Amino acid sequence: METNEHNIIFDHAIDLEKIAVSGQCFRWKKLGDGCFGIPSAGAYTRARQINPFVIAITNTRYTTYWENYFDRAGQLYNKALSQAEKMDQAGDQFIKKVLGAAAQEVVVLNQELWEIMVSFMISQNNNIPRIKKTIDAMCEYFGERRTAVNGDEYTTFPDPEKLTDLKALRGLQGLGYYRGKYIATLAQNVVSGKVNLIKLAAMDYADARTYLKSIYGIGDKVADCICLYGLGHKESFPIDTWIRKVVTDEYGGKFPVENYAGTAGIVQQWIFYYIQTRGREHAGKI
DNA sequence: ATACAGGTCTTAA
DNA sequence: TTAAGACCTGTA
Repeated sequence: METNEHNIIFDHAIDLEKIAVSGQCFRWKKLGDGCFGIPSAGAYTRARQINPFVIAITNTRYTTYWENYFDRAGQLYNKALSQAEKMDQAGDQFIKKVLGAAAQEVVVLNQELWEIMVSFMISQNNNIPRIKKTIDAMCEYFGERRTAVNGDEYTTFPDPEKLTDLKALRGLQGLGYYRGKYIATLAQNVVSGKVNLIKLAAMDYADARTYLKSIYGIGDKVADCICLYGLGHKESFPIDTWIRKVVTDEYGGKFPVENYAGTAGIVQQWIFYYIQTRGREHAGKI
């Protein structure tokens, strides 16, 4: 069933297919015809690519929400690209390959803080297929089933109140005992007010990172992911096992974040997309 | 069977 | 401050 659509227009090229496999959104569903079903917290839209600068969404009631979700007004992409091109011209062979794959068509989405916190707690010491399966099971069991205006069925991401029961969480496919413990504890602390997400959202990157790391189950990597994907701190540069290998093999152990002032997280996302799709040989894998 | 996944915690030097 | 081990579990 087709309803009307709203176009979101970017000032730089983007690619929904690339965003979908860039490892930041675990709940996107490919629906065919280049169309994606996209839940976010309790909201939902379809999105499809019109041309490199334009996507169309079906949720025409909350266009402002979705324009922010896709970081439409983000001012850092052209800056990040020129910084990367400068490194390319200076002889950085790895970033040359990343740009050669047009990885700069990946944007860093602005996703819901609570959903990102739980999702990236689940991501630790885990693999992407299982992360997706576990999050889907979590939404199915603890979230709500809804029908979007265009007729699509989707599930909402469960509120903190729903995730306080460790015994119930233990029933989820592949969550694992220690991740379940982290989530139940965090959910309890959010409900009681001991962890304050409003305050967290108002902090700058350094303070947010410190606050997050004080939470049981959140270390350097997950804290940086939450900063980047859930709080919009584009200077955050999460270092996971894949990025670590790139940094070791291609950059002699230290990534030159100083050459990507304010944009390191965006470049990290481009690199991660590149590794996930065709660059694993550079990270020691096929 | 053993190793690995978008790591973090605990404990010990 | 850094280093080694343990840790839930599905997949290859």
